Amino acid sequence: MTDAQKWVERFPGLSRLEPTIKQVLLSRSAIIEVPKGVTIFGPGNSPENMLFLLDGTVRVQQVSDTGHEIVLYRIQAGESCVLTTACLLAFENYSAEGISETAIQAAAIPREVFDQLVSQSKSFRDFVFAAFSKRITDLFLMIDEVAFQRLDVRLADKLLSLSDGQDTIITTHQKLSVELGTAREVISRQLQEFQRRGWIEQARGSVSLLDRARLEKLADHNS
Amino acid sequence: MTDAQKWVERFPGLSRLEPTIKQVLLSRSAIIEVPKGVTIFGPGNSPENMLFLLDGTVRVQQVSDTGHEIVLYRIQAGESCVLTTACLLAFENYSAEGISETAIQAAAIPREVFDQLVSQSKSFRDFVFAAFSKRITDLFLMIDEVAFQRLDVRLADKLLSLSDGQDTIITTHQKLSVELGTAREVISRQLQEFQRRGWIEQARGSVSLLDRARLEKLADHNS
DNA sequence: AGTTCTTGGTGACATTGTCACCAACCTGGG
DNA sequence: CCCAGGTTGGTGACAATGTCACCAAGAACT
Repeated sequence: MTDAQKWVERFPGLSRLEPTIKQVLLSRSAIIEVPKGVTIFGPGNSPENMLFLLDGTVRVQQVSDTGHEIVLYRIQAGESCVLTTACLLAFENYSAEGISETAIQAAAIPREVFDQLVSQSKSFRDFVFAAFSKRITDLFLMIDEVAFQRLDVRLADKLLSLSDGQDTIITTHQKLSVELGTAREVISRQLQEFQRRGWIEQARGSVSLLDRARLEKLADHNS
Repeated sequence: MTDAQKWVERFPGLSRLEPTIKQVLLSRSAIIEVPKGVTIFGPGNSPENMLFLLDGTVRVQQVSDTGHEIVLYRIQAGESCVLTTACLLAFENYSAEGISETAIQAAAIPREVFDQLVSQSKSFRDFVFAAFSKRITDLFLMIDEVAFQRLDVRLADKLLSLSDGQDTIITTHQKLSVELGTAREVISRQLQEFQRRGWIEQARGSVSLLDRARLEKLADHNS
């Protein structure tokens, strides 16, 4: 068995499953690979399978009927798409879409296998309900931030989380505005202010963090 | 068997369950009544049971650490609290709370019975996952509205949905501001503008809708 | 009548969103 | 090489919304 085929062990919530359940997951799943930038699910494109993300990142975002876009959340390696997939199956006419932000590797399991596992395994049920619960509470937090948090605080926070250890973020003002659900001009002004304070440095298509401590202080202070 | 004890038939998603499953729901549930204005679940108060709301309304809202409040959604008769309850059990430190907006009547089932039903009945699974999915897609819509919709549109929409057929809404500017996650002053100004246009009439503690058609046009136009 | 709380009004100002427009840069084709 | 068109970012004016401080009228209670 290859490394990818032992994928169940890589999921914190799945590694404690009963051995027979793990065996079902492994034997009835297919490892798939998707290149960067592909719309994995979206309007008019609901997948047949539920995905468990082994490597890479999926960005879930939404386009408003006013033309505005906003990033809702990301699915990282070790997480599953069950909730988003389930939502798609339940409501075809929703407006969210999932895009591979990097090349990704995932384990795909058919819906009926998913249903069978939910029925047979208490551990698997707990895993699924925990995923749903985490998603809903995260959405509560996001509503709170969008409604009440100042934009400079949200931008500092987003820069830090996008940097992921690196000091330079490859992105554009436009993409940052979609992250926060605001307008490009607003991002440009805020970044100018951060640059004026010496916290960041800008180049075309990238932002470099010069003073993480100050950014963290701003991001944490009122959060 | 009293009327309240046949409650399963009143749930669109439950009435199609297998008879044996219905029997478990009926026999293992307790009918409870809660007066208006009680915090049913909230920080430091996660209930032991999952509730199926037979009569009344539960308002779910959130208090930000900045002191701001916003109404997230309502649970109406015929809906269940499973998702919110599940969230509470999973994450004790969340900030949302559920308050009885009217006197309510509900069927309470213990967690282990819920788990047993999810395991045994495909129909019940479908009901539960549909409830989760509906909630998540509704939250997506709410994020879109909070982030991108103009306040006059949101207020017109909220007035219409709160009116519920009546022409006079008993509420205060303060309560309306919590509904939309904004400030009281903003509500006061918008209501003044609506009044100036002759769409509504205000009194202390109430708002009367004079021109539903215009309000609907504003609410629908960009939604 | 007097006190206190609730409800709503107001003006000044800060923050954020929108619009129109421009300049610099990049890319691909002739 | 030069040019055309797309991308990226900057700017100013203005509109919409949020914040703050304060006030006034009504309601509730003694």
